[in-house]
Amino acid sequence: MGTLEAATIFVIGLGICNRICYINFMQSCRFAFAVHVMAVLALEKAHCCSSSRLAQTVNTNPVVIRRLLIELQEAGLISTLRGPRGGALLKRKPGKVTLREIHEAVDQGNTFGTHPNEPSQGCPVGKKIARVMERIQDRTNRALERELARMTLADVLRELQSE
Amino acid sequence: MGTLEAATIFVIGLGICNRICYINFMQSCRFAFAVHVMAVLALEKAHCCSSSRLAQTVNTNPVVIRRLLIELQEAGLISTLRGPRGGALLKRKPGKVTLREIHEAVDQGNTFGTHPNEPSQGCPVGKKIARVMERIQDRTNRALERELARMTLADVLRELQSE
DNA sequence: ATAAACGTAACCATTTTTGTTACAAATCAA
DNA sequence: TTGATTTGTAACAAAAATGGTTACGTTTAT
Repeated sequence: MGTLEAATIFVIGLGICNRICYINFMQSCRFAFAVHVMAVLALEKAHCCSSSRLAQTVNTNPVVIRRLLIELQEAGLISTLRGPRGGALLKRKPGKVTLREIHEAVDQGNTFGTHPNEPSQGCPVGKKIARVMERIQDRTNRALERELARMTLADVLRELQSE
Repeated sequence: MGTLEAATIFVIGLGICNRICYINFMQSCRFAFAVHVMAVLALEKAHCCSSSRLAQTVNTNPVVIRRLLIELQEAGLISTLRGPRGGALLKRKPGKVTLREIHEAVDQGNTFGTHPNEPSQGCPVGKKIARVMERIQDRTNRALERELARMTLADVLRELQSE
């Protein structure tokens, strides 16, 4: 009896433990996927690259890639072709694509979340905190964008080849 | 024998979980909650503020606040007192607390997530993309921290009063 | 005509996150 | 010392977010 309980707890403990190992990787990986995809397309140059091939190198499902491709397309970074020999193509030279553009294409870009429920309007802080946080958010979002704008896809390719 | 080992692993698992679970995650409102709480404590000055009162103005549960208070405490930003008339107290003047410190206390601060599954090691991009993304991550994280370090709790109070 | 590829909807499983209840430990005051 | 108050913490509920999967219609090159 005592042994059974111990075993049960152990399983729960392991479950939590597994989550810990994943926690560091479990934010949205859309930006990482997008940079990866754009880098592959840049190396392919004029050749179309299908969602299946992209999915293989990223190690995910083709539909996940296709969803990403739609957003990169809407941002004007790539174009896609249907039919046999179809796939995705870079629209600009790698030196003309900033990581900021890739980020904006696939990620909403807020650096932190805000109050899910309206704070107490009776408290002087609660009444006005939302507007203050909004201003902080604007500043941090812009800082992130500035830094991403300083890097291009060409820099990524250079680093990929230099190691 | 097997049971003993199981119990040991369980304890380790839980210990790790409690630390990481409370310190991680990105699109959460923990930073907004923490700034809110710190602003209320700053206005209260020498008066202890209980988790219940803080929970009311933030509009959440006292336990959510207490979990936050533990991290702010570990970061050296506040101290707490148990018992009647207990609660939380700011340890420094608002002008000496940067938003970067609050952010670091409560949020791990990764600006984006990375590949959840290992990319194909057969592809020149898949093989090296992780290290490249790591460097990009470092740069964007630092950019975020720099911007947050330029704002203090005193600035937040000023904005709260100026509107 | 056929096969290959995208576009898209629907759904599942897992993870993440806040919120909630409950209770032990600490502490103050009468 | 006793009782009330508050933190600290475990456990779990509920919902949201996310990636992954299957399926199928549409487009297009050969």
